Amino acid sequence: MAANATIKHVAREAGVSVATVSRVMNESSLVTEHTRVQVLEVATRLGYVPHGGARSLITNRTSTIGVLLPDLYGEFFSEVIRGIDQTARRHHYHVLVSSSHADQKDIEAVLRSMRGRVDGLILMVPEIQVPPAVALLPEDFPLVLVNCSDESGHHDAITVANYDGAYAMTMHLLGLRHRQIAMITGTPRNLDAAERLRGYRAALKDAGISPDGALELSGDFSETSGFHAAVELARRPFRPSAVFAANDAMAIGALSAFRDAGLSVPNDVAVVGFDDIPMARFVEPPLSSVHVDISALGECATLRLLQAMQQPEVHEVRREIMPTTLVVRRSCGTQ
Amino acid sequence: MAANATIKHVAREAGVSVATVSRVMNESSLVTEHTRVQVLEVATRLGYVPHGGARSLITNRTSTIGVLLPDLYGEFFSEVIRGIDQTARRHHYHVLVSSSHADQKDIEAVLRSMRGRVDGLILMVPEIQVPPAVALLPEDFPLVLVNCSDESGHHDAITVANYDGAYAMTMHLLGLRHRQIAMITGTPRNLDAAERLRGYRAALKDAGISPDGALELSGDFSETSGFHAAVELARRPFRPSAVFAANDAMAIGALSAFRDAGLSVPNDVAVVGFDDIPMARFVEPPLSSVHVDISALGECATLRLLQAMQQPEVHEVRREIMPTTLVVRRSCGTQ
DNA sequence: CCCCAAAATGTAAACGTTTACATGCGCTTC
DNA sequence: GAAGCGCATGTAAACGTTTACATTTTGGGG
Repeated sequence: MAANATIKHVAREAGVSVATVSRVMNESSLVTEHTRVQVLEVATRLGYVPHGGARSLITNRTSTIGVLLPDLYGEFFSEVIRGIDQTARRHHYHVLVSSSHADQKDIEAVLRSMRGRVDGLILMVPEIQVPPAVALLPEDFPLVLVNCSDESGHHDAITVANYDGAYAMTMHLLGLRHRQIAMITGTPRNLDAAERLRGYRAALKDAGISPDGALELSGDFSETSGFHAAVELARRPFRPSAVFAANDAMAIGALSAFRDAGLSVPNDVAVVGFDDIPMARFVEPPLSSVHVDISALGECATLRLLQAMQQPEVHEVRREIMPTTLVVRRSCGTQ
Repeated sequence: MAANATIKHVAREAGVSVATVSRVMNESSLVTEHTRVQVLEVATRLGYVPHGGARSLITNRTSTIGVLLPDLYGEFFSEVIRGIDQTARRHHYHVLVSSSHADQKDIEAVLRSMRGRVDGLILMVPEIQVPPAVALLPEDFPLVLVNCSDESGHHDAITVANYDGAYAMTMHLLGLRHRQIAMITGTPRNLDAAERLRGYRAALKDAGISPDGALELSGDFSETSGFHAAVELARRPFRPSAVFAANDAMAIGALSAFRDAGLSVPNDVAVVGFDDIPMARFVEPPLSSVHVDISALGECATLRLLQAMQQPEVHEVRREIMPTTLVVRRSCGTQ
């Protein structure tokens, strides 16, 4: 268990009342400097640490924010947590995480068990639709959705500019005279995947190129799925001249497959990715990608949540979009 | 704030006493099936969720484990959290995380603020020495150290078999007739880095090769540092025939640098890494590495902590070591 | 039909805080 | 020197649970 010494012990030992100890611990109001150091000395000596539960019981705040993360491997996860944690700590909040949810039932269970333990929630559920479980929360429960499509507009939301990024990247490829551009998509029900695909399609359409289902291969964001998709492409008699993978991991898998097939990137086929993970610049050839500032995403979400929690009257629900930037390296060649 | 309805509201509405509601919520003892469904119905209708703080106040347990993580980028982080979270959830525990600590003061502050909020702690501080802040914890506070050298043997600890893994990998290179083997080390004060270096040195020594300081280049686990170290090696008139990077990220940086220098891997120089991140098999050439099951590390740490918390009488302090396996791919060539 | 044990439920104290309010004390001010 | 005021501190209620113990209800055997 946590601490043994309670505020009463400290009070008795220091010869003051519990109220005074409480005041000292909260660095609040007027306490004589003399009493203050006295109490602090006793507190440290006894190893006193306030009981978070008791505190939250009376103040009605837990100083904790909950974070629900998808079952996602890779660097994305750690980066976003980093952003969240740093921001939360700066504002003296704790972070209760829960990752890897198999299904809706799972999410619901976690949501239930987190309520009563957190003051607000960051939900990272890159699903096409808002999980029904959200409806179980009280109307005014502070909540920020990350990378989740909320058509209702009822909740705060932050998303990456997936559409814009994919559009820009596709346009860049078109500018390099590519006309047969394949896309390796992400998991079907994943919002990021869907938006990136939409951006890709829109760019093709705007360039007057009619869509070709055969050029859209399904992947699942893993290196392996990118590899397999590229193997399949390499086999075709009429190969596309460029391949746009919905994330860098798949792009790197694709690079590997094309190399195995004896194809040169970017001469025989251009390859680009999305996310711009640190490794992107170190593969061969260095990978062109769409840069996303993931840790800023976490920070941004946390700041919005903090505002919703601390100044609900001033806070207004809105959707925010994190911009992306095009990073051109060698893997897509030059004109 | 969390929930609005309290146990009293539910009790009144259901026409029973708070004790009965409590019993129903805890799925405990004898309650008539009829009352049970009655109470549950009211609870759901009112959106009642027990107040975690109040509960922890009386039960003296928080059902939460704290996790302190280093300021670490990359996949390691997310994998270990995944292992921890999954295991904790399976045992109905929550996970309070805190990452990215700049220094000892920082760790101390986090430790303080976590006490009174968690029932036990997993400390991942890959430092050579146990952080002094640990001394502030009560003697019997459940604690598991991960990748932290605890010479005192006072605490539970789990470490990766860094020494063995590095020894085995170096031996493998020696078996391939390499005699000039360079190592790109990790951050100086990092325990993993130190142990891997030690394993490398021991293998050389056992092979009758005298140590050569010029073959030990310092890195910091980042792709970039591996790149720079390899650039420096490529420039030398007498190049080593093999390079052992203390992690895969640096190995991949090194691959990139050697390629830029016009050197062929593994023909001109062999390159190997450590960790076996998913990407290792997709770089060119596929990277030989020392495989570590990171998520198992998290699971293992959590299980030990849970035992220390739940059965302190049976639990005995000990050090555990996660084995590694050698994964040979093309980057180190063959005999 | 009564009695008793067992089962179901109720009562109330306790957990460790915070905080509104009460108290006491030392100063200033007349 | 009394009155009044402000500051430092103390007192006690309240927060939402759990649980030991008390009480009521149930059901079965005589």
